[in-house]
Amino acid sequence: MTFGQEAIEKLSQELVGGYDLNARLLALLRRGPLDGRGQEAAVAMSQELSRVFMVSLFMLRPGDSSRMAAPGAAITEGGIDQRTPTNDIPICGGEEVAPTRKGRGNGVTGKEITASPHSDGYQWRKYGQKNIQNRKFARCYYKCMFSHDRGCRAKKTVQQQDTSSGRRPMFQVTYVNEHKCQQEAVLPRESIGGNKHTTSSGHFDPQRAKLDDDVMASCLAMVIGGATPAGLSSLSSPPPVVRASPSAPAGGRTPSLLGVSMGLDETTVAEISCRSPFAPVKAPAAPSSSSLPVEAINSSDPTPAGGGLPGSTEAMAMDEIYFPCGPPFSPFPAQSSIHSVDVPMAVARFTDTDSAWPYYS
DNA sequence: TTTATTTGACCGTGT
DNA sequence: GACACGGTCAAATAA
Repeated sequence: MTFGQEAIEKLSQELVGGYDLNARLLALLRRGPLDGRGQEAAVAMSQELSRVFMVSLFMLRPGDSSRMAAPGAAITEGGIDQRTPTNDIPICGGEEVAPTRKGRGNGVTGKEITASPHSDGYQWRKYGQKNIQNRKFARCYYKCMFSHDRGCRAKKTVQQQDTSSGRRPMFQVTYVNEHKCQQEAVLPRESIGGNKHTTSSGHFDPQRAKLDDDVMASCLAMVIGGATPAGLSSLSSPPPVVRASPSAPAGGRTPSLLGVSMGLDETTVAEISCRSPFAPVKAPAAPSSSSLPVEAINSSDPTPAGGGLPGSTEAMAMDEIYFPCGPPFSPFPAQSSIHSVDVPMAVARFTDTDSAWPYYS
């Protein structure tokens, strides 16, 4: 993928626009409690912000360079022109779910037909795959990521229905046992309203918003030109470091949230890494290394090469980053009542260690 | 070295 | 009791 000057300028325009939009949204939120019109405006801004991210991320995708020339053309109302999930996830499943022969069906808490079986807001670990009789595809078995740590017994099976003559195969997901791991507690459902600067009770948190604002400014500056944005000196966390070449953080497979949720090819995903306490963030492949301030990451060096602040061991205030994504990749169940905003969010959840990457289903 | 996925083997249940 | 089949385990493998 080659990035011409024109393409970079377009991307910069998008990102600058997004940054400006975020500043306006922040100002709006800082005024205090929002009335009806204020909420509408905030939601509209958030949606526009999501669109900006969507366009920017899409422009960074490799392949058709024409996207850079006309990124908007590739963006559909629901988000990025959706690839079939088959490009994003290991496909498994069958034509339809046959009634279980054995009496293990007890504990079934729900079933749903979905095009995005891996996006239900929970983290799952695959523990088995089985060819089912008279089924074209195998059935996949998942258990809650916290089945061991928290004794959560939640499981699910995913089976592709053989109505996949179309472009989007559908999957039947069967859930067994309720979650007891409190995953829902860490999922920022309030963020679906487009405002992640709020507490779990829905109140605006200025401190959190400030940090997010700074981080966004930092990321933007790094991507666009390496300049340190004004006010960044007060940033309590170091600026991000952009790696040009795709690589996974030390320690095994690195699940790619974007790869799963936005259809980004794993091999084309570069890594935007924030130094401790920020865990690495998967992001679309960066433009050529010559056009970006590429930093070598040296975990033993507490000072970022780009002049950032030493990594803090304090618990991070911002523990999530939200990526807009189209409905097929929404991590939230369709029946949820949280659809106050049209643009669903994929959520990358951070931990305070670089190595502990959550697998995001 | 760590961690998630794959996959063959094993187990439990229904017929 | 034998068999078939779905569900689960765990070693091997991959990243």
